[in-house]
Amino acid sequence: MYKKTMYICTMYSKELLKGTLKTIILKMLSESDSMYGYQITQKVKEITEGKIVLTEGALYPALHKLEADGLLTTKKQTVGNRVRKYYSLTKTGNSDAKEKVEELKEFMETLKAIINLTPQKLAWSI
Amino acid sequence: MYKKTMYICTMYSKELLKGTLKTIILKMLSESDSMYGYQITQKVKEITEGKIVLTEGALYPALHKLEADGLLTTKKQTVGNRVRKYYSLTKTGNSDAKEKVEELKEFMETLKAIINLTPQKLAWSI
DNA sequence: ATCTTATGCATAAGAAAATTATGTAAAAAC
DNA sequence: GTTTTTACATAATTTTCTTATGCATAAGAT
Repeated sequence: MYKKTMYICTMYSKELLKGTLKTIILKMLSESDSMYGYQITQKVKEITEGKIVLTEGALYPALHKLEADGLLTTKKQTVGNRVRKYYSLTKTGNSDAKEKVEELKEFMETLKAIINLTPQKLAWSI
Repeated sequence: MYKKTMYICTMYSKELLKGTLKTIILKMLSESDSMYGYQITQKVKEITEGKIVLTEGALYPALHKLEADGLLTTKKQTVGNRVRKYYSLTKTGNSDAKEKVEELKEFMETLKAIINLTPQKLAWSI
């Protein structure tokens, strides 16, 4: 019998995270030579002070997809008696990463236009 | 025979929009007495300069869900020969709207921590 | 010593939330 | 009079995640 520790405890309704996972992965990898899956979850958790916690069930399939799409390459490395799978960006992956991050920035700017809406601003057009 | 005009043309990969729809709806309604579905799509398009375009297939089910959950109430109004369905926030809906918007703001702040990451910052912990 | 937690990968079942497509119908614009 | 816009709605499908399951080694606690 085995026990699995809980790994979900973001302070946000997780819905918001949807659609941002791949961008997060690509950004993380674009700031490092290479990282392995578990390491990515830990770094993201650390950087966001525990506010964003990637789940394995989402992370690994996403990594596999990105690799299949040619954005990532892998290198296996044995540490002690265990195998780590290091991911790094391909050339395509690198430019895609920049694109996706830019897109996310712009999207966040656009969202602000709605979030910072006041009745006055809305009234102009009603 | 009828023809349906295309209504999808956001400048963003639509993925990013996922999870933000309800928050957007609630925010729009919190800045207005009441709005009807089509009006919401038009206002959002206008405010975001065409960058965010809500689709009917997503909007209406979301509105129905929010109503079923007690966040919205509806009033039907006949204009000419057609019926408009005006939505407005309930008391619960109002506080929920504030909550969701706050959550989105905080989430965006957290995302920034990742997006603005530099190799130096990441290196601290690698 | 042994039990638990942490590390490290992976995949499958199910849910949630969207896209896409379809449908109706009146009003306005051309 | 034909097309576009306004205005609703729902169903089929896809995408993307959560949740659960599974295996296995290493480290830390008791």
